[in-house]
Amino acid sequence: MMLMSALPVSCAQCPRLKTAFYRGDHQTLAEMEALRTGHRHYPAKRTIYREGEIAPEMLIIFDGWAFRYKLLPGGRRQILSVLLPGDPISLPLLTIDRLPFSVQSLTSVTVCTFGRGCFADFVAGHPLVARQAGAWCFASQAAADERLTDLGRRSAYERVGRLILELIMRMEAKGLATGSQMLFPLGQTHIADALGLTAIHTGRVLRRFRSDRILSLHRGRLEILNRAALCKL
Amino acid sequence: MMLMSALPVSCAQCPRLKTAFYRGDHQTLAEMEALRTGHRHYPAKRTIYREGEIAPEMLIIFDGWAFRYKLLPGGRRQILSVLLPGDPISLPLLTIDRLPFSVQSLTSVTVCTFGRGCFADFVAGHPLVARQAGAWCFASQAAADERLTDLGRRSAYERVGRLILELIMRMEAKGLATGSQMLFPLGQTHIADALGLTAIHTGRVLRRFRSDRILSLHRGRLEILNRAALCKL
DNA sequence: CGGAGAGTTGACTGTGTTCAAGCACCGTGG
DNA sequence: CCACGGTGCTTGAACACAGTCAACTCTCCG
Repeated sequence: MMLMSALPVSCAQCPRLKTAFYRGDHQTLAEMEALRTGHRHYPAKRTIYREGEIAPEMLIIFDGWAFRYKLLPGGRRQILSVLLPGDPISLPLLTIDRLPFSVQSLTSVTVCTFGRGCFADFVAGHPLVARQAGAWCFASQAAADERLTDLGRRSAYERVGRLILELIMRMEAKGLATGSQMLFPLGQTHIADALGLTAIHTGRVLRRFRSDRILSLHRGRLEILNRAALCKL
Repeated sequence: MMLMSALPVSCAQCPRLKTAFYRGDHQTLAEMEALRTGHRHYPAKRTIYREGEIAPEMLIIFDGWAFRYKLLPGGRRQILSVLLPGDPISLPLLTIDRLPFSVQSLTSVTVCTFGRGCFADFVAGHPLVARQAGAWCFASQAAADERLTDLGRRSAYERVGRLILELIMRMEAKGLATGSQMLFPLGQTHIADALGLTAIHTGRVLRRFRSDRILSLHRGRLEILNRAALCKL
């Protein structure tokens, strides 16, 4: 992972931004940079945003892994999505001022912060940016539909395989993973809470993946042994 | 339900549009009407759109109930969301030309059709429309997050209750339901496919709701017996 | 060395599934 | 008016996938 010392980087040259939220020209990115109010650093396992709080800033992940989640009575937790470098945390803040979910860091995380009001003006004033914000929104809705289909109609084995494959592919698309090994900071508890399973059962499923010689996940390291078999799920 | 003979209605006076997609001024609505290429009528239980086909038109539901769904190998089906009058079927068509899901009518349905390209231009040219399209997109993402939480971390009883309550409230917000009784065209099979259950088990859950004197669903008619208890789920 | 957190194991339980048969309702046609 | 067939809902018994609980291990880290 990139070290914090690498910041500040100008948005126009930001290697993250281009992989997710906006892939446009340098001039627009330079204008965007004028809206940036700073950046912040969180250690691993810290709450970045708590559901229902007023959020004065738009956040974009510069480095590290995080996740969106909801807490329910009885200690139940549902992880809604995993956030990777380049992902905006809170586009809905363009139209509302409180988010219906919480956000927590998985690794140590660096976020870039933007003023909420002027960010909204920026998006409204640049049709191309607005279009890409729309595209991002639709893509994440399509991802939510896939996850919904996983929870509703696929087995635990399929769910775990597909979640891991999705994350590998997203990391590769950003140029943050290449070989058959990568850092994978989701623990069994996180995978379970993302897929509607228990941590114990997730452990059994992972063991089966290992004995099937498809993948091995151990202490934050993921190794793909048979990618073709994984893609077939 | 409004009869087909009520069409054509000008968008500026459309009682549906204001309840969901766009709540703006008359002039903008009049411009929108110029983009409308017509309307179409489907009987109940017909496929309106099949996943992966090229979609040359944007559709907005004028009257009737429909749903978005995905089909999986082995005859499995996941219903992604229920579409009510006023809901746009396919906003993602603003940025892509094929949808990753299918759409089917539940009752007889009337849809208004708009040219895809000029609709995109219309949205891009009207910041307020773009903003409301964004708001709609974020709202449906929040709804998807809720449903995900249902499937992942709530019991069958809670899921069924919350789905029914959500639909009642959406209908009321549109002024299409008022009393303690309403038409409810989702069958047990549909509820099951929306919530990741089997139709048989859904039947047992509905029976329990009836014996708990909370609600009764029978032959397309829904009656709410104890709304407070339903809201508590 | 000791403690905390994450992961593992095994036995048991339970929610929800599966399969097959039967029933009720409803539109159709004689 | 009634027989017919289809669809959707109901019932019951057996089963399975995944959950629960409690004890144990491992590794990291102070």
